[in-house]
Amino acid sequence: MSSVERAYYVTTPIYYINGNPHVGHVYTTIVADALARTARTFRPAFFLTGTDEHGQKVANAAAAAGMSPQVWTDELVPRWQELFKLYHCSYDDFIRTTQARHVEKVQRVFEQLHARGDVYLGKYEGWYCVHEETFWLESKLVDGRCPTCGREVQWISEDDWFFRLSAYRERLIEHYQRNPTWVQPRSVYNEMMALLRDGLEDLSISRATFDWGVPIPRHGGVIYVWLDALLNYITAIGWSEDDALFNTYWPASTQLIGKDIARFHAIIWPAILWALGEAAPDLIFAHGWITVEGQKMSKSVGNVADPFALAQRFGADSVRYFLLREAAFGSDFSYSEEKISARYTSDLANDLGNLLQRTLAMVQRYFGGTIPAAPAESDLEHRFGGLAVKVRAELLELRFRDALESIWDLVATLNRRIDERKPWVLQKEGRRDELGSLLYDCCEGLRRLAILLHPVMPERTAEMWRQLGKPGLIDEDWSTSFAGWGRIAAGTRVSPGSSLFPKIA
RNA sequence: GGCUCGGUAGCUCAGUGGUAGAGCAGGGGACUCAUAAGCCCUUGGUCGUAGGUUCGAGUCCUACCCGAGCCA
Repeated sequence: MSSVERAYYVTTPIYYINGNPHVGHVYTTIVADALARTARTFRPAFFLTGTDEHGQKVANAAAAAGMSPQVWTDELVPRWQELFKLYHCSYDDFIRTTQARHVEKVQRVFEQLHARGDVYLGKYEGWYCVHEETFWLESKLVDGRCPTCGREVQWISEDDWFFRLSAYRERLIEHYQRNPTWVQPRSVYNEMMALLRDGLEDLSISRATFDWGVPIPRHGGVIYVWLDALLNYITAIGWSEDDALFNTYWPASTQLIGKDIARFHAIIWPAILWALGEAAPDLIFAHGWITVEGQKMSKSVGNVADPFALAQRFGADSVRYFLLREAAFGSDFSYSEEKISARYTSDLANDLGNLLQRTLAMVQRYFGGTIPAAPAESDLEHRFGGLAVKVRAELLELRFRDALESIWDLVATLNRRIDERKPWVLQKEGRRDELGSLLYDCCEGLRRLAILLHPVMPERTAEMWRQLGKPGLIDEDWSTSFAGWGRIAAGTRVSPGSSLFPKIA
């Protein structure tokens, strides 16, 4: 666990605000938060999220509400920020594409690409779906409508600027071949490779029919919302402006996306970066969908889970735990309140919450509330000494389920140990040393659990920490936290409190 | 139509050539520090189907079926 590793930079997609946030948005943001919190335990880390506010869809929604687009987005953005706050997402920056710091750099990108010859003026004619912000070939339309959303399409004929995407095909293929894990999961990598093999067309990057976007310098029209949006990942960290900051964090360590936007991030995005003379990110990771009873969440079906209500019922940290524990990250998973409830009861209330409570109750009853002396040595040190290294690796590889299973091995071991050693018998027989050693080991184990679980459940582990008598800092460098068994001091006064995860009726 | 990923115990999944596994749920038991929690024991699978390769296949090959997705 050296501290010489490069700084860590994690991004979520910026969220398109044409409505209220749902569970899928908070899911991605929670994942990014867990990664950022893990990375911060041993190196500088930067966690970026934000909102994508340009485009005709937003302009239309604002008009329908009788507001200007800027006023409309200004009113919506706080709902997203509120939600992320509710779920304890510790982003370092929240970028909005309408902010001047972003807009001016997007224009600079355009001019730079133009000067370099990667952007040229051409004519675009074709069908366009406003809702999907996408051009369609006539052959792809279904009954004359958008094949994705089924809405009417418009015929557009305009002079557009194009990005010479096709010129980057060879380099992209080579990049994919040399970095076979840079796009994950594998199925998305394969799909991107198939697209590259089929060939690339240049990309229209301007729009002339509406004006809610970044104005193209010295010409009419606005920049295509997708180019505008992708650039947030570098404009937020001072591209072309603050080289020290930019070079510290770029290229990004992990860029999280939904699999629907893989093409933009895994093909267009690296090409744009290369055209700017910048490196492609280390990892693009596309996560799966959260489905309800196997069906995609959708407003029309009426099965959209409200993340505010979920936090209300189970607690934000419990929902975080569930989302990270339930499925392998990257694959779809079926969500239901019954499943959250089952995880909550069995893993959080019965295993973890009860372990803390029974341990502290015995420290209270048998030792007057102060942690007894540590044993000369503990077999637990041998068995769990390497757990932090393992868990960190699993977390940073986005194997959240594996990481939580590894951590639960310690939870189960402590529960088993209490039953096997029978502290109530030790007390009755006056075997105080054995009793003290046992309870000490449980407290030390709980200290470690609080630290290891902190990236996943920042608020509940802080409460654990308080009840354990705050034995140091919960979020300090793990190389310090896990340096040897026994970092919790004998004599520490515990503060048993209410149940960490009370049973939910 | 082409391609990708998946189809293993009721549920969620692990298992990438060598005697079928885990957690949860279900059943039984001993205990009491604890949120009637925890602990111990336990029921349960012809590994989607049919062929093939191999001394030996959940694991490799072929075809097909089902589900999800990408491209046309």
